[in-house]
Amino acid sequence: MFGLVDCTNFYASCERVFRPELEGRAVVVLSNNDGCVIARSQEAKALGVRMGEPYFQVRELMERRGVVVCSSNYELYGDMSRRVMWYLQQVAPAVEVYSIDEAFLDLAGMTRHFDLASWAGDVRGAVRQRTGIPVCVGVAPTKTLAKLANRLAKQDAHQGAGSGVVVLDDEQQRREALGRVAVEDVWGVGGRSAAKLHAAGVRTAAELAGVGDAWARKNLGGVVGARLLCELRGFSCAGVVVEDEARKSLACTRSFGRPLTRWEDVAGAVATHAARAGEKLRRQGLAARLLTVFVETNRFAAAPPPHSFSAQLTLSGATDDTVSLTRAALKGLERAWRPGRTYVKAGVVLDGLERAGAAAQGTLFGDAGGPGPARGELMRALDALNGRYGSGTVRVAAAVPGPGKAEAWAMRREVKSPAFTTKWGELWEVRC
DNA sequence: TCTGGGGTCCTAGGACCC
DNA sequence: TCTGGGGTCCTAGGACCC
Repeated sequence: MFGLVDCTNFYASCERVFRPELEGRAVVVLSNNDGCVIARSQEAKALGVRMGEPYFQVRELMERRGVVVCSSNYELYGDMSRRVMWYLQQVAPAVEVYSIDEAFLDLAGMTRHFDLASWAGDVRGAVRQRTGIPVCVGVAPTKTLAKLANRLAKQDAHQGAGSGVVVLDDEQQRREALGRVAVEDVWGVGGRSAAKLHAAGVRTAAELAGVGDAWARKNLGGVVGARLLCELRGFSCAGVVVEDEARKSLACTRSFGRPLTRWEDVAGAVATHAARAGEKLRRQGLAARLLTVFVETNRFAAAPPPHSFSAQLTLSGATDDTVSLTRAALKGLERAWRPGRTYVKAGVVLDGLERAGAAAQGTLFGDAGGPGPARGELMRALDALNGRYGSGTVRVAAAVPGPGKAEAWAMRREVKSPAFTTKWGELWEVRC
């Protein structure tokens, strides 16, 4: 059996933990650059604020209705997520941290020793008590069905019914559950597939489970569709993946605070992303063999259509060195760069990840041009300084704007809450 | 004026290799 | 007249997830 624990309205709930006056009020959290709505409290959902909606389109409505608006504060959400996941790891045999607010639990063998419904209820209560974050739990024989059970648990909770836990452990429960879920709400069915399914007259998860295998293979992405059907029918096709060793790629990408046309500005952003990517690698003990740089023009503009340009480079051996990564990134940018365009976004993506230092396969001519051991020391010093005095305190020169200039690429964040749990200067204050 | 960021998996064509 | 089979690397894009 699999469990799926999902935090309710996670970012909005995080904001509430340290600002209890927000309890009962409509709260939304915005994406970077205060661009889109990416999280909503139940009250905000009830007002009709949609997920992913551009902020500038709903700003007025929200001001009128007294909605509390927060810029995203990933430092806070990341730390709250770690607390939730840590607790789950204490109580479940194996945990897959599926996203910042969700985890799959491997409950194999537990059926014999526990009543899963009451066990899941206890977990739910404990997470709430220890972290302040509300969660729902779905339990079922496959991951896809556990997701579906979780959705039902949430649905019931919103209607003031149920315990926040749904367990599907026999055939009849499975059938009933499938009948209650619309096909577009099944995990793995996106907009495109939903349209095809509707056109074919398939409305519910139950009907989807009954379509022919050949049809699914043809219309739902080949083997992906076939697996989806299996899982809905109760045959597990995917296990719990415990740790991050399986990570295949890592990216740092950002929209600019405003559109950019000058090479120096975009290069500054790319160098900044490369440095952040290096930090992420070192924190996770990884090194990369491939680096991709991309830049994008405004995809919402009427013309011209092509909006993304990229270049991929093979690094000389796997590296986690910021200087090497930055050099490669700027070389990639030279290749991807089309002059005369207006860019709104840039990113650095690292692939071919391996454990740093493991095997350390060099090139034919050795790593004469590559960084030596002293550079490892330099990176450790860099990380230590930035950890202590704030990120960006020490940077490669390419990531620093010219003297007296501001970072042209800096993002907008007008209404950010404090880093309540990770910065001494921003801790909660208690007045007596 | 203003439209996120970080992932996974799959497909496909061209260049090049043996 | 007739033109193999099996790879890698690169670029690009589609579809899905949170």
